[in-house]
Amino acid sequence: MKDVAARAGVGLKTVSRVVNEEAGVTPDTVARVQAAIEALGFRRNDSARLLRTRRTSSIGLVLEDLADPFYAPLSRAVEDVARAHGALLFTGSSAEDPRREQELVLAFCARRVDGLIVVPASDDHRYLSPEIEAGVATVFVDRPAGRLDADVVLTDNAGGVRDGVAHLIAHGHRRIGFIGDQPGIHTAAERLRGYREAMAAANLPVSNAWYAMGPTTPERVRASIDAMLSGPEPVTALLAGNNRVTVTAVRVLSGLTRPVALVGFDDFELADLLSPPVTVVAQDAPGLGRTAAQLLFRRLDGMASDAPTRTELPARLIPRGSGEIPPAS
Amino acid sequence: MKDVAARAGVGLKTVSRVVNEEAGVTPDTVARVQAAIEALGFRRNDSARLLRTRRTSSIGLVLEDLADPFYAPLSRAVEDVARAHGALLFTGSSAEDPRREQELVLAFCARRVDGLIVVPASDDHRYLSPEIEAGVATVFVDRPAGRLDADVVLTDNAGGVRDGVAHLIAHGHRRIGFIGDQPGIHTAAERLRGYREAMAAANLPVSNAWYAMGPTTPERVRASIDAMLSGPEPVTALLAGNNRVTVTAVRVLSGLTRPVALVGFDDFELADLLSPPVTVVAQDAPGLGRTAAQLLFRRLDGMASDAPTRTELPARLIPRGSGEIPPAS
DNA sequence: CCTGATCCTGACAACGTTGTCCATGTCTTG
DNA sequence: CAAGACATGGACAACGTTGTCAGGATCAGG
Repeated sequence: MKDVAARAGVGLKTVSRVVNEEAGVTPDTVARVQAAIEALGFRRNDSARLLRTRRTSSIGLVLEDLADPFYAPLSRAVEDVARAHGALLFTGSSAEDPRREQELVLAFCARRVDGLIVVPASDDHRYLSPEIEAGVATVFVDRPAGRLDADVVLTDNAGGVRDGVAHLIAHGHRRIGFIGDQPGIHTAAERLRGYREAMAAANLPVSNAWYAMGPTTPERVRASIDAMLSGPEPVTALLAGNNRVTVTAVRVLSGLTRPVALVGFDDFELADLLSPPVTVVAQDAPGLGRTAAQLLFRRLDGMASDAPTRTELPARLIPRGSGEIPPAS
Repeated sequence: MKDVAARAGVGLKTVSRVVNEEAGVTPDTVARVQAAIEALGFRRNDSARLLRTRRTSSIGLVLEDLADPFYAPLSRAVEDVARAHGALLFTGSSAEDPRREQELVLAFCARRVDGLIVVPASDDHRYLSPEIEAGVATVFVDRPAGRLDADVVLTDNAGGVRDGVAHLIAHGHRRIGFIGDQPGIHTAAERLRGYREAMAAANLPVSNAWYAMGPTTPERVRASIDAMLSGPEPVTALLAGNNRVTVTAVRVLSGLTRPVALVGFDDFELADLLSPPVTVVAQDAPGLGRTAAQLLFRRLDGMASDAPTRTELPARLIPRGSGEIPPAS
């Protein structure tokens, strides 16, 4: 910038003014400066600029896995909102590891992002308090923050599962299985709650053998399904607690001769082309991202100190067939 | 940092030393400084640090769409490599719009990222020359740079399609259709080339009605397929030029009574569970990302000035059944 | 021709770090 | 005990930008 000033024969500040398109510079001078900028291939150093202005125009997004088909559209929605507000996006995957989440969050804070959107992997976010007090707007999405009062945008997980289970009950099922993610994960616990509530609402007992929580590896899911289908009171229908469980469930069930009804949580591409087409409870992944990002920017634009809010987006049952299979007699 | 120094009763530089874990500070002093840091909730401002050191430890990734099932794993792979090198990742989607690509790239450069990984949306990257000369390592991935000699990591698109078409020919097909993306997109052009080459290698003529290039909207793809199947010389097999085309093709073909063989480009989840299971030519998306990122960091770690390289990763045919459907007589 | 208002422009400090260099104090060695 | 080596700490400038403020033209009105 110094070089540009020298070449254009003007002061440093005048160059700054031109670069920022501030008013109050003679067109003639502007032209001279522009020419110098062009000639020298000058590009403003935003790092320095942001050091001075104390706004980085960037936000950090921490989620579980950028490559997960559920989170990818969420990120994209966040990105779109960020772009509309002229902000760039740092992304990072926590891989469900609390330490990695914290590392990422703190690294983003050290870069002085204006705000954070976090899909929590840990259940204790008190480490974030100093940052939030220091002015980093923070919105949690998909799962609430642990031990911290902060904005959160969620799907109505329990409600979604209730609808799914009610759908199965409506088609005659009484022994319904639920296969969820690790019980420590908030969404997994909520979905289990929805399952219990729906069963209770229909006055159906729930055997301990009918629900299983744990890692969503194909092996574990397969084992859980096998167990549920082979016990003394085998289930006639399954509710798969998330997209990865659903995929494995579809695979396992397709290998059986006995038909088993299935409702999956989270929609997925081509679900309608499988046989039978897979009924799902769909979350609005882009909606979660968009809502969270919009809230974040509203915080940045002034409503910084209002009380934290909690937004819940509905889940939507999409009947396609696999939930309408009648119970095997 | 000033505050920390004051509270610990040491000089500014000593705090800096402690924060950076530099040698030459008494353990006693270190403890005092640590305590002050703790008490004040101090966190080093990386923006300032990086202004001084001229390394931002961050890289920028520009791709077409973060939410695309092909690019999501690619980003994740890039992220993993970046993390291993202690760098953070800026991401941005160009939405196939050259202007947006340029905006993102230049915004990243203004932030002084150490390096860039770009999936080109434009065919002219000369705007990047000054940046590259200024020291921004740049690797193009999935498609080569336009009018710029730079590192690039590609899939062997033509080879992959050749294998796919050969597979169809081996199963008796003679009239094979190809549905590709916009012809201006390098990968689309390469795949078309592979199609032509494979047909030529088998001494098969190619009718103009057998290949169609254009946007990958369901409407356009559907129309193209309809046309290919209804002309005077209807095709008996289709090669879908990318994942979105495949999805629509599966959908369209499943609605037909006449069986049509299909090979898709890009693998997708549950392809094996459709009926018939979908044969694909799979790209190694994580491999592309990993290779590009590793190359980028090798550039950053010294091999800055070596000649640009071109790496081509093989595509792999995964026969699942849909490619083995014999031609309808 | 003078005065004050208006408009441009540039000098300077500051943002929060780190690199350089020097001062001080302590230890080792002849 | 003197002198050099070494360990430790701090002052200062610099990174590249912007905010503040004051100085100098220019212009209109009296």
